[in-house]
Amino acid sequence: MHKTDKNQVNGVRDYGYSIPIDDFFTCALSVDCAIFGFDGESLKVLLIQRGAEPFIGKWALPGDLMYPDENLDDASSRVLKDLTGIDNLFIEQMHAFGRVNRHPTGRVITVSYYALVKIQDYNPQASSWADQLEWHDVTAIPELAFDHKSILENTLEKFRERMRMRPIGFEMLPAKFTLNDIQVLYEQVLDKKFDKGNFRKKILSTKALIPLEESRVNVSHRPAKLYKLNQEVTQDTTFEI
Amino acid sequence: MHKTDKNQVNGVRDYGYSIPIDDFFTCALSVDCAIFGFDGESLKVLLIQRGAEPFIGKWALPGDLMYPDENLDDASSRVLKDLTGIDNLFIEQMHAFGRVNRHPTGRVITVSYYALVKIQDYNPQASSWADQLEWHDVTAIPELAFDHKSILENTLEKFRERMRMRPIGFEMLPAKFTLNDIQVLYEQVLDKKFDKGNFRKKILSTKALIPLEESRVNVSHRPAKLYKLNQEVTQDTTFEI
DNA sequence: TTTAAATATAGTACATCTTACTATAAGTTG
DNA sequence: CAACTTATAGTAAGATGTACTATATTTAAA
Repeated sequence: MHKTDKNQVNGVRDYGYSIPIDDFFTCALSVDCAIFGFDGESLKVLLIQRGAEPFIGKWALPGDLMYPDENLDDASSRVLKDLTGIDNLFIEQMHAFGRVNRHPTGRVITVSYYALVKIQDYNPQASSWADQLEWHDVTAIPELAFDHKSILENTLEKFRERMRMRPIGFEMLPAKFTLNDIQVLYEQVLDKKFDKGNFRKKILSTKALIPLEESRVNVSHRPAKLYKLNQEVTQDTTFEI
Repeated sequence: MHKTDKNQVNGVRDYGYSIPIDDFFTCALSVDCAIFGFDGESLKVLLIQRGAEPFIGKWALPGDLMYPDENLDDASSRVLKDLTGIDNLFIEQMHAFGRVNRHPTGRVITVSYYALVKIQDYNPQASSWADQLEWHDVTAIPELAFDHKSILENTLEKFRERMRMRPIGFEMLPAKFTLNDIQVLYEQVLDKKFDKGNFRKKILSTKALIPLEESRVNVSHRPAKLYKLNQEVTQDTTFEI
């Protein structure tokens, strides 16, 4: 801790710092994204394999330094666009991580985001990262570079809470889906079994879904009705599973 | 946006930026704290009046620049300690704000926190800010410096959500309180009336409270029983109002 | 063509929780 | 001690959640 006159410590007061003001403007900001997707089986997160030091060869959350003239939120959108080829992904900021030595090459504070993608829309060829990208099951995450393991754990925990409280899960499903698709998604994300009839009643009671006149095809049993998301549903619509 | 070779854009890949790496290490970080307290009447937030440019004379959230060798979370603890004289306040990080021009004197990314204090424990003399500090009713916030108005609104909204879902409200009450004290607190924070009997049943069913053998004194009617917080209750205990 | 198998969908009875309210208890003040 | 005020207990009706049964609709096999 700095030895400073108490009356001069606080920057918003008078900027009378006892160390030069320029010394404060020496940080870099980065964004790191936990990109979640659902393949019908389990919750996946998109990881990159680092091609340079530090932590060369290690898996990591995709991210980048924020440009000096770039808004923080724009940096996360840019990373996602570069990575997936998709604009306007669903994205939310999660947490800022700023331990002094979290980055070996300098003082880098990182802000984590999570994004939800429809895996089948995701186009790895669109990005120059294609050969270094891989979907990993969230229940089997390898060692990660930097403090990305704890960032991912933190993000995953908060994301699960969000899934219970907001109608966001549909962002990971195709435009048309069955009630069972949703149930499997929720069971996988929340690691919890639901009664089929009751889950169906609950999800329909939210009015978040609109039934279509179509059914699933090419299944060797009674096909399920397809639904789409009610476009009036926003992230702020009350919802609870 | 920067014109760079796409293959070289992404920092976590190879740090092959087309602009010098040093240009990235030019940001400062600040923390801004929304300090909430409850005086028995309404929810209050502690604001400072700025004594220097920019925004001299304007009200603002208390905050400070993070030191180059200081953990982000330690910066917020320091600000709170300097301001209130209290260590170990209840505190949670909320959101990072990083629009390019949010600070007139440089690139400053700020991370907001909210803290909860027991107003009667708060000792303004302990801080060198005493004469510039004031509790403001959250329903009557003046114009604020920088983007602090939107930071405060964002924080307040999330804080209300937290209040409903976690047993944190007690942090703003004295060690001994009545069921009615809690009810008034919740009614003020959530801007919502509760039925007395039902609220009492609900709050007692959470097992968060331990009844004491004491009652409130110096009231001109039947005195209410005092309760204290069950020390086994943590921020992660399930809870819902 | 019928039957079996698989899954979708509908319905139902019971338990639990919520809501709105009434009744009674325990203090103070005049 | 009577009137007043607030605390606390209780309760009945409604709403919601839970566990389960019954029926429908499709494909595939007999």
